[in-house]
Amino acid sequence: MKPDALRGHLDALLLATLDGEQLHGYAIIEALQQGSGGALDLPTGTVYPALRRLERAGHVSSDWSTVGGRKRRTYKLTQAGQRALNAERDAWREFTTVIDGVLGGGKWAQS
Amino acid sequence: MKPDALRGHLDALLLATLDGEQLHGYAIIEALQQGSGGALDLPTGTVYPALRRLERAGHVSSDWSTVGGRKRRTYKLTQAGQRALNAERDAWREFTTVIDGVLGGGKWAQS
DNA sequence: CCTTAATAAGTAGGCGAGCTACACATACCG
DNA sequence: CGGTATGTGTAGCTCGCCTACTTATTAAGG
Repeated sequence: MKPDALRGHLDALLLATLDGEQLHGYAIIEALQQGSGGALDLPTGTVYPALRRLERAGHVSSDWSTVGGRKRRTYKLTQAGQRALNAERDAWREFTTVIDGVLGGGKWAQS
Repeated sequence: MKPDALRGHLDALLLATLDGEQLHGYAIIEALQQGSGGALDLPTGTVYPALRRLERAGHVSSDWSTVGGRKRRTYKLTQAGQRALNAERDAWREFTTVIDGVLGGGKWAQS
């Protein structure tokens, strides 16, 4: 999958990954890898800044913990984040509907 | 719809619009507007450079004509463009499958 | 003991697709 | 003659994501 296709959908992916369970950054990357069947392999340089951006935006909150001597910053959705996720899901649905309409478009559509 | 969501899908839209009919740039923009119910309103600064890029890549070819005193550059798909369109449609399908999987993901999936 | 790999978090800098804001030209309508 | 619609095009910027790197701890292998 070409990497720039993600543009504008990264927030949705991160919020969705945190929906229902709190994870730290590294685990989020692994969850996305597994949840996508290996198609999504986001570099840390993409995920960590995105998480901090989401935190600044108030969509997630984080807490530090130490597990096995290693420090983890665990993220969870805020209420605003939950709302943002719903909005992202709606936007995604609208987006795919529009593109599907054009890509499937008119001509040979009835069948 | 946020504009950067288009990233990486513009070529697919343009190729799909030219699938089965040849159009000039301005008409492509209008066709996309109507075909998307107004959701897509691409500026000329996006479409014209993209068309030239597609032509350089050999995916479309163009011919000048004059209609009512105005010059038009009419584009049509090449065979390579048709193949590229098929590839784009496949890539789109894969892309949506992956994102849908994450966004719909696991937890509450088995309704 | 030392090296390597895995886990974990982070930043600096760059790239590049698409957008903004123009410029240019003709036709048509009032 | 001025404004709007049609039609094509470019220069330059923005900003989200990626590349490449740094730091640190633990566990395993030799």
